[in-house]
Amino acid sequence: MSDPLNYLFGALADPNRRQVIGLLSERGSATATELTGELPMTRQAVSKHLTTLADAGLVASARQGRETRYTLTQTGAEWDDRLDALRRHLQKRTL
Amino acid sequence: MSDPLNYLFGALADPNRRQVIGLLSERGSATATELTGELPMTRQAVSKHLTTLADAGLVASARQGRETRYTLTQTGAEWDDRLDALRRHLQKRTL
DNA sequence: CTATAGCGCAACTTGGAGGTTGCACATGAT
DNA sequence: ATCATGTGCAACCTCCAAGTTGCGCTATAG
Repeated sequence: MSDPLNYLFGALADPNRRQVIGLLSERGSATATELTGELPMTRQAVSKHLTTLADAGLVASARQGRETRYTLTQTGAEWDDRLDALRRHLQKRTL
Repeated sequence: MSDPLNYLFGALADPNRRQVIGLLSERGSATATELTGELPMTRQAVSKHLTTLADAGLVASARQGRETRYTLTQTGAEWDDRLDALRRHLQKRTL
């Protein structure tokens, strides 16, 4: 059994994945193809990131019809806030 | 310029590095060779991890004499606490 | 002054993460 | 029934992080 913190921090370590969290926070929900428009990579790459985020418990998927919509979980939303706070916090320390 | 969050989460993503944080929290300070006794790897590997933690601002190094002692920074100590809190938090969600 | 303990640097190997392409499957529209 | 849209799966490539080994430098001990 692997430490859940591995999944969590591993997921948060990638800047593209953090951006996905931000986008999901803005939009409420999105599909992989929608997010592809905002990111410099293919749909499959986005899809992999979403899977990684889901494994970490930050994102939930729900297939309706022929599309799969992703939303932030409670934990994911909390981390979206914490990321902003952390950025500001680290800004101050670097000044 | 790379996002400081990359360094931070990248550093925290490795379980060995989190263990190093815990060990430094227990001991107050330690050298790379001392920590090697507690970890399943060579001194150079431990040294690399300490450098990574230092780059993330979690650890500080101070060479005195022929040994280099490492200590947690303020940020590092805060994260040591948060890691425990996060483990407990994720435990509950998994039950 | 010599020996030894501690450290840093550099080269090398390897496994996995991030990304791409290609194809097959399912669902909604015409 | 057909065509288009959205997705998932699998193979492949590339690059870097994690770890090792080997060597050389510095500093304390004898």
